Amino acid sequence: MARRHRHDHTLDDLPRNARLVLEDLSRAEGPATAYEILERLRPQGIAAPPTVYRALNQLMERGVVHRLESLNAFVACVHPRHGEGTAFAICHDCGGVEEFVDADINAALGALAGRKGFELDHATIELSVLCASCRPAGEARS
Amino acid sequence: MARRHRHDHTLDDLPRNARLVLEDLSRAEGPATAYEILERLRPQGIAAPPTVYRALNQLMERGVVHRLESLNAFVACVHPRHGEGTAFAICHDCGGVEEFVDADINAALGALAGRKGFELDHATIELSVLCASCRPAGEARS
DNA sequence: GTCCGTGATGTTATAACATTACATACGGCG
DNA sequence: CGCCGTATGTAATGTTATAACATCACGGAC
Repeated sequence: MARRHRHDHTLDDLPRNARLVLEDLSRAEGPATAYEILERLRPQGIAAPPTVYRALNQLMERGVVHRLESLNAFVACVHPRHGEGTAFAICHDCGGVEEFVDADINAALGALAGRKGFELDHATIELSVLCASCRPAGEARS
Repeated sequence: MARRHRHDHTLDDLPRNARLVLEDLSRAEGPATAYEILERLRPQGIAAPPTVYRALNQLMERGVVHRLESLNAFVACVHPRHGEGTAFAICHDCGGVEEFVDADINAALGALAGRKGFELDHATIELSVLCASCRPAGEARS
């Protein structure tokens, strides 16, 4: 296990700034905006927005960070690496984010694209929810 | 047909600014940012961002305008009014947007929410695609 | 008519998010 | 060494969105 496999870019052959940002996001346990990351990493020498955005772009290319469009924020990806079809449930009460991959949703999207003649590049799926722990106890099931 | 039905708020009992913005978006035949709308409506007396954002919010509450999170832009809604589950395909070549409602996707989302114990508030579904007319002729079907 | 509540509007300023443009540093390799 | 590609630093700017406050127009209660 000591040697790296050839195209094994899953981990920390990352540039310094990308690594700092990923570590910060991982510690965060939730979404963070670029400017929040910037403030937290000032002690580490990160001083300006482009530094953070560049790091985030590198991380997103590797699929280890995702952008939440509806929040203008970013999260570390928990799953090892699944091609496409990542979706997010965002609790509008506690702000928590749960990442998931749902075969049914992906199948429906694929079928839809085929039907319409679209070549699907990327799907943004973000659910605004009230999560189980934020729901008033004993509330109806929908 | 002269008299309005009681809760028939589908149309132009809208405030002036909201009506102006909706007309502009409808003419536009595509997404527009708030600032684009602002520039186009300056001749009509719209002078500042909050005016546009307020109008957009009123229109979104009525469901006649949608926000595209991945574009930070807005589109007029073509369908009369369907509860939730609206999704968008956005061509990254021509910028065109197609709005649609897909029963399978909505079913999958509902099932997912139930399984996880989430109360689903709103789903953001935006597909980045290459639309049929922008695809190189004779390209493979996926 | 006067008062008051409410929703819409107007305006200034600012917050929050993101990128452009350009300069510098550093490692690999001819 | 000299070149190149990637990463980095930094200032300025561009873009998107809201806060905060003042005013206006209308409708009902009195």
